[in-house]
Amino acid sequence: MKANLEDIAKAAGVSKMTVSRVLRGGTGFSDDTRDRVRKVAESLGYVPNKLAAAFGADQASTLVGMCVPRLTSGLFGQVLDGVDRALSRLGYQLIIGANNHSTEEEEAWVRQIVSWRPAGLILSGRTHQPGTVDLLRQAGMPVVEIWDLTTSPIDMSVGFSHVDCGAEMGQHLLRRGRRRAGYVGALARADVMGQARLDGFRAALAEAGHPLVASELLLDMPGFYAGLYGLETLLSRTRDLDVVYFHNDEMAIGGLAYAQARGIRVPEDLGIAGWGGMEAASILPRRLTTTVVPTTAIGKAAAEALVARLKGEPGQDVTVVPTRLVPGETG
Amino acid sequence: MKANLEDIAKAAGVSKMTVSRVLRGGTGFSDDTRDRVRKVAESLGYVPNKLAAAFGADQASTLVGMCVPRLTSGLFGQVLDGVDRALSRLGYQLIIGANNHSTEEEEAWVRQIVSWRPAGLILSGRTHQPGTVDLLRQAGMPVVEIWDLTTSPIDMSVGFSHVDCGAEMGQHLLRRGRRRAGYVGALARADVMGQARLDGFRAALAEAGHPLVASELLLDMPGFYAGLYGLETLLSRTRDLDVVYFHNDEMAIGGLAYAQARGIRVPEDLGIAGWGGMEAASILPRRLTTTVVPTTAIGKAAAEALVARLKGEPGQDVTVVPTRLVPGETG
DNA sequence: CCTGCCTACGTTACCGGTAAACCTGACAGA
DNA sequence: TCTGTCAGGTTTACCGGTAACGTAGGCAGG
Repeated sequence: MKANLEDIAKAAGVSKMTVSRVLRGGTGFSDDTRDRVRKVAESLGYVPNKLAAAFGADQASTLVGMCVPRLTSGLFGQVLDGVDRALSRLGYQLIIGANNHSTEEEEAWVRQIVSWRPAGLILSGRTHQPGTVDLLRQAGMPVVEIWDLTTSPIDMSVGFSHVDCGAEMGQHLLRRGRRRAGYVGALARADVMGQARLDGFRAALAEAGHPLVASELLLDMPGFYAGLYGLETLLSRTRDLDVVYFHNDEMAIGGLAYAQARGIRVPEDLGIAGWGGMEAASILPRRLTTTVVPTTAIGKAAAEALVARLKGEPGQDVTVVPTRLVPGETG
Repeated sequence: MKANLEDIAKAAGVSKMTVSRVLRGGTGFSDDTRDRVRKVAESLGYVPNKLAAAFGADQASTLVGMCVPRLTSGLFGQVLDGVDRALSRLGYQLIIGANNHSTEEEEAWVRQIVSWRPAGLILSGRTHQPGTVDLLRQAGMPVVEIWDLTTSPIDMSVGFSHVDCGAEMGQHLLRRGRRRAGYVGALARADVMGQARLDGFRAALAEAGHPLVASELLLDMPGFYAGLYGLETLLSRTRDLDVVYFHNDEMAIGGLAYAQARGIRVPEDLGIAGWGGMEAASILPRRLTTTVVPTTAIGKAAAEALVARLKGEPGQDVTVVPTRLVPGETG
C-alpha cells in the first residue's frame, strides 16, 4: 500500500489536511480543489487507512465485535446475518468470535477485541465472568447482550426469556393432554440458555402436578444424531413417556427419525416438541411443534440499538423480541 | 480506557519502552523490573491498544478478513468455524462479511476491509471484479480463495472443483440407470458455483448421450421450501423424469418432502440427489444421495495457508480438498 | 589499566491520520 | 480607508504504540 494523504497532497499541490477534508466529504475547499484531489487520489490508487484514522481520532473506530456460542449454529447464523446487514449498511465492520458456551473463552475473546477499541460489542447470553463485566464497564463502550433477556444488562439487552419458552411449551403440552413428559438436551450443562428452557419446562409441569418424568442431557453438540441417540437412551431408561421436549429442532427431528424407525407413532404414541423454528421443521411429513425465534429481527435490533447508542440517540436498554409457539402435528 | 504505557511507566519508575518490552514478553530487563511492571499494569487495569500497535509497527495487524456468500448457509457456517478455530488459536481476529453472491458487494467489502490493513484475506469463489483483483495485488497481502478451486489464484486457493462435483454426480446417476435427469437450482445465475455444478452435471449427461431433460432455476434462496416448490414446478412442466439433482441438500430434502406428499416413490419412481452433505441428509428415512464437502477442513486449511504465508513459510499455492460422493438410498 | 562486550535500560523519531488553531486574500460595509 | 467576515486553505500537535539507536555501569580478558 503506497499512497497516503501526503503523497496525494504533494501531487495535487495542497496540504494533506485539505486532502483529508476532501476525501471525507467535509467542507472548506473549492470545487476545483475537490476535483483535483479526487482525481489524484484515484490515479494513485489511494486506500484510506482506518487504522490511522481510528487511532488518531481518539479511537472512533467502526469495528463492532460479536461473540456467539457456536458458529455452526443455524440460528446464530441468522442472527449474525441480521447484525451484518444492519451494520454494513451503516458503515461498520464486524469482528466475530465463538465462545463454545464457555464464559472463560468469552472473556479471552473480549480482552482481544477490546484491545482493538471497537465502537461496541454484541455478546450472547446474560452470563459472563465477573472480570468480563468489570472490563466492559471500565471500557465504557456500548454493549448489547442478546438472545437471553436480562432486566439488568451490562448496558443493553435484546432478546427473550428462555425460561418462559420452556414454561410455555410445558403448558401447551399439558393442554394437549400430555402427562408424562421427558426432555432430551445437549452440551450437558454448558449451555445455560438450553438449561433455562429446561428449568422453565420443568417448573410449568411441576406446578400443574405432572412433574418431568425423565431427562437425558448429552455431552454432544446439539444435532440430528444427538437427538436420535438421546431419545433412544431416554426411552431405554423410561418406557412410558407420552411426550419429549428437545433442546432444539435439529434434535427433535433426530428424535422423530428414531420414532419413525422404531414404529413409534407420532403423536399418538409419543409427542415430540422442539425449539428454534428451523425451516425444515415446517416441511416434515408432520409439522413439528416448536417455538419460532425471530433470529434475524434480534440481530437487526441489536445492531440498531448499538448504533443508536453510538449516535447518542436515546434508546431503550431492554428490547423484548417475542418468540412464538407454533403448535404442529407432533405434539 | 485510561491507562496506557506511559501511565504504567510513571507508576513503575521506568520508561514506556521498558514497559512495552515487558508486556510483550521481550528481553532486556531484570526480573525485578518485570515483576514490578506487570504488577502495576495489572493494578491499573491496562488493556493493550492493538490499534496503536498495528499502526505504529507499520501495519502488522492481527486482523484477518473473510467474505462468504451468505452467513445463513449451514455449510459456510462450518467453514467459518474451521477458520475461526485455527485463527483464534494463533492469535488472529476474524472480520467477516457477506457478499450475497455479488462480486460488486464483494468489492465494496474488500475496500472497507483493506483499509484496516489486515494481515490477510479469505474470499469465497474464484470470480471477482477486476478492480478487486487489482486492489488485492497492489496491496500485496496474502489472499486465500476458498470453496471453488482455481489453478490461477490471486495468491492461494483451497477448495475443490464444482464442475467435477456435478460431473461426478451425473456419472453416478447414469451408472444407476437413470436416463432422464432434471435439475432444480436457486438464486438464478447469481451463484456461479451452483451454476458450475450444473454445468458439470449437464456435460457429463450429454457426453453419455442422455442430455439433461429439464431444469428449473428459482430466484429464491436455496432452502427446503425452494426445493419443494422447485420440484413441483419442474414436474408440472416435464412429467417423465427419472431423477432430479438439486442445488444442495436442503433443497433436495424439500424435494423429497414434495415427492412423499404426492405419493411419488423415491427412488423407484424418481431418484433424488443433493449436494453439500448436511447432517440431516444422512438421517432421513431414506439416506440422501449427496456429495459430502469437508467444510471445516477447508476453513482450517485456508487459515493455515494464510498464516504460513504470513510467517514466510513456503506453502503451496493450490490445496485440493477432495469432496466425496456418498451414494444413498434416494438415487 | 584499557578495551571490548554485555546487560539493562532510556531517548528519539516515526507511523498516517484528525482536530484545532492559525493564516491570508478578497470583499463588504461604515 | 479601515475593519470585520468569510472562503479556502495551512500549520502544528497529538493519538499510543514500536523500531532503532544511544548509553551507563559492570565485568572479563589481555
